Amino acid sequence: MAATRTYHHGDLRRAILSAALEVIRSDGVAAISLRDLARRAEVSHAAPAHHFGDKAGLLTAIATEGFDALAVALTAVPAGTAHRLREMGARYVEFAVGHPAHFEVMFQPRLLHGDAPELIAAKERASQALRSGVEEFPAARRGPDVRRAGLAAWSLAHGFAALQLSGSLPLPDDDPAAAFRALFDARPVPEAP
Amino acid sequence: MAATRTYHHGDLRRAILSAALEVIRSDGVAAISLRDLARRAEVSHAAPAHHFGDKAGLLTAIATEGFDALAVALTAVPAGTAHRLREMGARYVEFAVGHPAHFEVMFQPRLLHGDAPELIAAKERASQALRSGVEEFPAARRGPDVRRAGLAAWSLAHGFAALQLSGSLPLPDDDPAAAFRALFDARPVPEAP
DNA sequence: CGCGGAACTTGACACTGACTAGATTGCGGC
DNA sequence: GCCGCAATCTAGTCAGTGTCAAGTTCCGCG
Repeated sequence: MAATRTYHHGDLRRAILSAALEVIRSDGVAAISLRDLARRAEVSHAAPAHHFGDKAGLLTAIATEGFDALAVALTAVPAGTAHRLREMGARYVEFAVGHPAHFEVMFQPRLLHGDAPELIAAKERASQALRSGVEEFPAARRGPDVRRAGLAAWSLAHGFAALQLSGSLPLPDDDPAAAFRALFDARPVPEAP
Repeated sequence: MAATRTYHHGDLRRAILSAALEVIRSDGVAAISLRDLARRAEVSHAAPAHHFGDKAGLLTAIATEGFDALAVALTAVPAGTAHRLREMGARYVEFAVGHPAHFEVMFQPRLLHGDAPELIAAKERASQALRSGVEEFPAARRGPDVRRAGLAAWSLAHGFAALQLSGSLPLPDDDPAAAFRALFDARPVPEAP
């Protein structure tokens, strides 16, 4: 279907998004060009702008998709799971490695329309899912220490994912989630006497 | 001095680098334009290319500077310091927050000339400095656990710095190094019964 | 049927990175 | 002193890009 060339594309928005994700995955967000994406979808050079407003709008849509998928992945860790924080970190890393293009765009806010309502909402959903990893603890045990531990887990997961994706680590891991769990369990090294 | 307009700029290379760092700090690396930098330095539009080859060359020079400065900062933590890994992480975070433009470029290798010898050398110096935080332990105590702890410390520092710089944290910290030390000391949260 | 608006095209403009050829300068060697 | 020469910078050009305005085609709904 849709093999016949019609004036209307059918699902140009999705086609542009998919092409964009592919380009970002292989060459980075800096290699994105609206005109190139238009060529890949075999439409005119200005067609993409019709769906996303401008380049930042396209990236905003990608980031929104990303935050939503991340929120889903994090929420999938049931409350009461043993090592819940660790497990959420593992999902975080898994998401980053599985959706590198989304991840790359999500944390470069200067490329986005920061005031877009869908983006803000999706970000809030992901943020809420993250917080739930900490806030399930009984109120009596919450406090600066617990919040710090949550931030530490987030930083650990985010840093590990970012280093992995930027190719800074010697050898890329084939099971990043498992590697993260090991990392999470590693206690600070005892000092030499 | 050098107020008189001469054909030769004097130190155009440094002037371009400084202007570039300023632009990146305020608007991100995507906002960099060689022609804009040339205008800021009041030279012709093709002058920057003479010093750096191309845009990637300019960013490579910045990344090289960054890795060198990071290596210096890390090496400044003397061997035998108590909580050495933690302290190196604190310096890492301090560097990132103090040199956000360098940091932003250093970990986007697709923007750089990855095969530039100066870059590789600087990266190696920084990497060596990082490793020294782990390798000072007696051989008997080294092993997968110690290496993992080193990677965990690096990930923690990198992640915290990246989240901080991307504005993902609720409120920016005025003493990120101290915040990192607290993070480092936070043990994984004990699971609810 | 026809008509209003959404989806797309066409054309234009200013801007960018990169390349080339040429002008100017300062510096080392004599 | 000055002369050649390489380094530095200028000027012009080209293809490619984002964005805007105006036109064209087509779908769905009354």
